[in-house]
Amino acid sequence: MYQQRKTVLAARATVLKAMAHPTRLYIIEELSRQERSVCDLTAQVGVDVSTVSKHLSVLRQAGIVSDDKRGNQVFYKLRVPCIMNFFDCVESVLAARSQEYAQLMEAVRK
Amino acid sequence: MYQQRKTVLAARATVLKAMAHPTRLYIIEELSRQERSVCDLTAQVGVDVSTVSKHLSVLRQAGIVSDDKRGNQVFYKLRVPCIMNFFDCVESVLAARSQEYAQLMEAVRK
DNA sequence: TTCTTATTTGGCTATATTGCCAAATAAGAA
DNA sequence: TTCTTATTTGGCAATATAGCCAAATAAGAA
Repeated sequence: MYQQRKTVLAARATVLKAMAHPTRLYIIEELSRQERSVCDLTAQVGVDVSTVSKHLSVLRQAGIVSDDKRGNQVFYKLRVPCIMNFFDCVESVLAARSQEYAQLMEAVRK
Repeated sequence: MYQQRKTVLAARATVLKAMAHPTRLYIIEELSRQERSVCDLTAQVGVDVSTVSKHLSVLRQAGIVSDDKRGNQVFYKLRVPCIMNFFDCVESVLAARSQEYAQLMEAVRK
């Protein structure tokens, strides 16, 4: 594997890794509907505000969200809406997985 | 955030997390072209065969690849080709990110 | 100014991940 | 059978991640 190829793959992995957390997926979905302040998101998610802030920092550094300070609040919005298109495919992975699981369970019963 | 919602998001995160590694992205791309044995992939990737085997295990458990044992070799193939569609979007995230970086650098120079 | 609210950052612990080596397992070949 | 090849598994050390609390910072309000 050549060095240049490695760099590209590492960059892609960073974006995927930034998405790969339940709370961050929740935030992404929420921001796909409308921009939100850290405070709003914290109330919805139900973890410490410092944790939400750090999750937002991960998403911002990955280039997935952008922030906009207005008054003493910071509003975040989804920068790349195409991300939402991916979930259909992810669901098909999950469907294939659970189908396999169901078949396995049926085989075990016999 | 309700419990059921959490479960769905955690399942999605598992799939994304399984993708979120340079070597595994390489494997996914390679398998999108043709099925490959562990041995083939190891030669291409250039890490220990046990490491490749563990990466494949992560992808299999996530439902992204499936395996097929023939003789003393195990062939892996991509189970969900729609995954490849996502990379265009990931590239757009990276493009936005590096554009921002370029603009920042320009601003610093002034 | 002081007080309040919103957000970020530092520090800590617990947990998860990565990648190697060595060993175990499996399938053929000799 | 023994030898070779292919793959997986267990164990370990190094590193990364997640979440909390406390403290720092920033913007308004009183």
